[in-house]
Order: sequence, then C-alpha cells, then structure tokens
Amino acid sequence: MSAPTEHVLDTLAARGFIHQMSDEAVLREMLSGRATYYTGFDPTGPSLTAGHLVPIMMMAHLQRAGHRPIVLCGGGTALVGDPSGKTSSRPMLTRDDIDSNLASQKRQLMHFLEFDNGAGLTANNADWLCELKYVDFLRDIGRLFSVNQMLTAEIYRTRLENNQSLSFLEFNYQLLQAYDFLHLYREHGCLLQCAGSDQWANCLAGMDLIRRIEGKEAAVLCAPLLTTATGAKMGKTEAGAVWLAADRTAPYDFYQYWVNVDDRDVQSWLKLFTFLPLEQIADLTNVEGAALNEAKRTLAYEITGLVHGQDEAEKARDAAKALFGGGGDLSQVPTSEASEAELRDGVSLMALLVRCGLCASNGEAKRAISQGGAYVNGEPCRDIQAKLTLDHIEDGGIMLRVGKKHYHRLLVV
RNA sequence: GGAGGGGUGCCCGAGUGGUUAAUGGGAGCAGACUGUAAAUCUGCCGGUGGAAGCCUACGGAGGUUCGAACCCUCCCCCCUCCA
Repeated sequence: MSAPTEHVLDTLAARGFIHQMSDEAVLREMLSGRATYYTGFDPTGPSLTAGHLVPIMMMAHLQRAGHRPIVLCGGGTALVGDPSGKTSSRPMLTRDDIDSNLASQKRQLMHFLEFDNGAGLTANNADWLCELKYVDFLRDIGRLFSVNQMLTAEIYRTRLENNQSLSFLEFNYQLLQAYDFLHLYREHGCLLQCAGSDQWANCLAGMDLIRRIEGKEAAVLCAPLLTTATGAKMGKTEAGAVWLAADRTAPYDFYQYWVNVDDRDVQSWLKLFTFLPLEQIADLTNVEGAALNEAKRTLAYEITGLVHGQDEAEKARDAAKALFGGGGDLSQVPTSEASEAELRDGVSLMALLVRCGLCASNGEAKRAISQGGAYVNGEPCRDIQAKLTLDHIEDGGIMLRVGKKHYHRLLVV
C-alpha cells in the first residue's frame, strides 16, 4: 500500500497523470494545504466519452486528497469553439445544442465527485463570458495578450504553417479560457487548473493573467492525451466514440471495449482509470500472454463500475463470461425480440442481423454472411437467403453472432 | 477590393467529357492464425435488389452535350500574393 501521507502530486505522477506542470515547488506547496482546482469541459457533444475519464480521474484523486474541485461547464466557451487539437474549424454549435449537451454532461460529471457541503462546486462560464463588454474586455484583458506570443503556441503555429484556416473567433478562445481561470480565482480562490495537455497553452495564458492582474501565483497540471498502443485515439472504436452515456454505448459494449484493449495499454490504463493500489496492478500485469486477459477483465469491471455502477458492471461481466468463457448466464447478453408468429413464417437472417444492430445495412449483412462471418447458434451460415424459423430456437432464443465477438440474442416472445 | 490556386467517397488523395460507384493509401468489416490482444496473410468495403437493374455521390444552383466529377455561367467556402 502507498503510505497514507503520500503527497497527491506523487500519487498522480506514479499513476501516470502528469504530462507537464507548472513550477513543481509552487504546486507541491499549494497542494499541501487545501486547494481549490478546476477543470473545464466544453459541452461540444451530447455525452462525455472515455477520453474524458483522464481529467475526471485526476479530479477525483485530488478530491480524495482533500482538495476542492470546481467542475466548469463551458457553456460560454463552447459558443466559440476551441481550436486545440483540431486541424480545421469545428462546426458552430447552436445555443440549444450546447444547453442540452451541457445538461447531460453535467449530470454525468456529478457521479464522479462529491459536491455535498461545499466539497465541490460547479460553474458555467456562460454566466460571465456572455456578459462581457467587448471594448472593456479588450482594454482590460486583451491588452495583456501578445499576438506575437500567441502565434508561437503550437495550435496556432501549425494552423498557419499548414495553411489551414484559423478564424478570429477561434483565436479568441485562449483569452476566454484565461479569463475563466481569473474569474474562478476571484470568485472561489481557485489557483490550480487541471486539463489535458492540449490545453497547456490555454492554461498558461490563464496563469499569466492571474499573475499580471492579481499578482498571485497560479498553477497548472496537465494530463497526457492518450492514444492506444496502435496509435489510435483512446476511446474510439470502429463505431465511433466510446460514450459514457448508457443509451449511446451500452454497458456491455463499454465493458467489452476495455476487455479488448491492447496488451501494451493494460497496465497504464489500470493506473489511470481505476483506484486499485499500484501493487495490485503490478501483480495483475506482471504476467505474460493470455494471462493478461485477467487484468483486462479487472480493468473493464472496475471502469464499468465507476461509470455505470456495480450492478451494470456485474451484468456485463456475466454476459461476457457466458459468451466467451463458456457456461454462465446468458440472460445478460444484449437481446432483442422476435415474435413466434414471424418465426413460424421464417424470417430472413439478413434482415434480422440488420434489425438487431449487428450489421449496419443489408449490404453489410450480406457481406458478413457470404464471407462466413455470420453465425446462428454458433454455426456459420453462408446462405444469403437463409431464413430463421422456430426450429432454430434453443433455450428460448436464437443466438446470433457476426465475426468473432459481436453477439446478440434473439428472444422469442 | 484585385490577381492566382483549391473544394472528390469515413479520412488523405488521384482523376479532368463516355469503359468512373470513381486509381491508390489509411480506417473499417469478414476469414485464417491467436489469448475476446498485437503483428501477418486473404477477401470485402455507397444504398437497394437473388440478379439484371435502379437510386444516391465528386462544395451549391443552373446550362452545354447523345453523355459531365471533368466544359460554361452564377453563388458559397478555403488558401496564397497584393491592398
């Protein structure tokens, strides 16, 4: 076990959360007392994704160490759009989209931290950014920013070097984020910003602003931007993002995402996305080959529990066990229904594959079937014309599968 | 505002009057091999349809033509240089 007195900065470092930070001595001192820190989440999507878990877990560790988090919802900054990490402008979001995104993201974020009795705060930067007076803002804040310096920041520089458009709107994003930091310092004494490393320049801008206007030394902690061992963005699958919202990525699929991670990612992801002690993680991952699968199952179970609750984690685990481990309880496998009547007449396998979401189109279903990638009750079926009937029912349902690991159970009602 | 260059399928990127649903690469899917991993190899890879075919697609709208991603007109957007 880690010593209970371990400095949270050391905890974060040991678990891989720190990609870069401002002056360490200042940070260490700041985090020795009770500090207030914030992380901003721009509501640019309808749900948070697996990628957001890094800053979320960082926030959670800091809170466990006794510090006070501010979850900043970027209702104002989302109106502008952060160019960081983008090679082209984002589409402009409508206010309505932002409002509804913000509501659902906020609900999700509330799961991960404590807010009772002032243990944590939430804020929405639309509340102050939307009220800014343009000329006042330029005179008070804008004069402190050097365009020359801003242009040296990687995001702006690369846009310019690659002849990619950078609108004035996007160029202003940094000023707004810097102003957020200043505002949160003034309102709540917040002197620490935590973020993904793509926010580094924006964070520093806020730090500078606080120093120049308030004469206070603020600090910044940036987490790494994760990619998988194969270079893909963490939290992306063939089907798109891995969402935290259960109605977008079902808990079973969420669990499966983590079970299927690359061997090389298991250890670092266990450190980042679970609260398991490092010793236990070392034991789990200090093995070769197939034995690593146990570590992956632990990873999946733990994260699914954090995001969807322990019940869902157990269901997902049971379903996976039934499908991949042999035996076990099939009841938790994703299902859809088919009526006895339609099976009496016979239903096209192709249509069923599409209907249950295993295939996106008839063409895709046809491809899967003709290539021997479609299975009925475990038996490959290569007949495009195949129809499923009452004869296919086993244990009250029909097990469909596409490829090695996409299962779906058809319940007959 | 002026001059020039450009906008192609999920992404990058060829094509520049018919044989182009559109070369190539990446991503993705399936099969083999495996450990629900990686790497590799093979096949597939707009929609619909058993198929023939039909529909949709090369920034948008019109036009020329038997026929247009490709030619013409207008519009929108991006880049470069000049102001």
